[in-house]
Amino acid sequence: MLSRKAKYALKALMALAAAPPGEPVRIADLARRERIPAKFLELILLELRNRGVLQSRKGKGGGYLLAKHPRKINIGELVRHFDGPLAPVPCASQTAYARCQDCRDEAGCGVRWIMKDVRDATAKILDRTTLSDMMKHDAGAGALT
Amino acid sequence: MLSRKAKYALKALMALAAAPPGEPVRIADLARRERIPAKFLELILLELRNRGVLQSRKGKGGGYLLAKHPRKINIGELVRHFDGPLAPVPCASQTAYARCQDCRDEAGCGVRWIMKDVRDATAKILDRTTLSDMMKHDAGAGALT
DNA sequence: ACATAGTCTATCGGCCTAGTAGGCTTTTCC
DNA sequence: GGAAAAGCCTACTAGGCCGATAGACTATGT
Repeated sequence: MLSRKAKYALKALMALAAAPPGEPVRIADLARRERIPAKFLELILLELRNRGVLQSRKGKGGGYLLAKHPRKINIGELVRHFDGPLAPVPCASQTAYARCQDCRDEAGCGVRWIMKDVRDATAKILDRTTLSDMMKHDAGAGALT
Repeated sequence: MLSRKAKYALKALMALAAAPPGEPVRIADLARRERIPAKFLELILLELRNRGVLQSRKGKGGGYLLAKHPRKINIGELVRHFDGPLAPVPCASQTAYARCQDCRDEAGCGVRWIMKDVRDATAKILDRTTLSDMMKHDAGAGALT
């Protein structure tokens, strides 16, 4: 399940990418437009900024801007940041492998086998999709320009 | 993330499928072999029985048995039963669709678009895999016979 | 009758998610 | 220089769910 935080982040990023380039967008405006609790969104944008995805400007006329081109912003990376590894089971994760403590023979584990398939399929999709790709299928982001 | 409950269920089912046919396996034995808390496993097996996946026999010499052939036991169905819909977002679910309350234009939602892809890929894998398939990749289930 | 083994309901602690509060810092503009 | 605007940051909390446990009840075989 995608957390609300991750979902809000994706929506906010699309809105930011659709905004006139170079012009910061205020948290309050973004929150209203995307129907996200403002204070919660604040936290999310802060995380994105500390990750290097966003830039910010303080004071009057300030707000948030993308720090990279939408084509350079990867969805898989974002989802992992907010929701952790994609794999349904830690022993099937590529980026955050962890042994199952109750598992004897990991190499011969049927559950791991199928969950590795699921993780690979998910990763294939999310790691190959960028913010730019996602916007092409979003009416809100397109309509904003 | 796959819940422990679902994982335990899959492991228990593999063990049951690998046991001599017609001979019930006791909860306690299954729990010991698969390293699952016995009382917790009890709950899981009960659910599987009420779902029609398992059969049970009470009293001495009792225990659990598969109610169907492993080839007729579908992994997707099991995962959904324990962990709910496969889709990362309710509006992308096929079997348990639910509208997002904060979403205006669902058809033109970028998040939904990509998550539908993820859901389809996951469903394709899990719905086409049976207990029998999974066992082929499990050393424990094979070694038990 | 007694032991065995599944059935069922209730409960609990801990953690995580979603969200809130409030004070601090930086920047702009008059 | 000071007020207002806006982001920065830490702390906190309510609620829900997950993993697990307890214990009493029921059916079955010998």
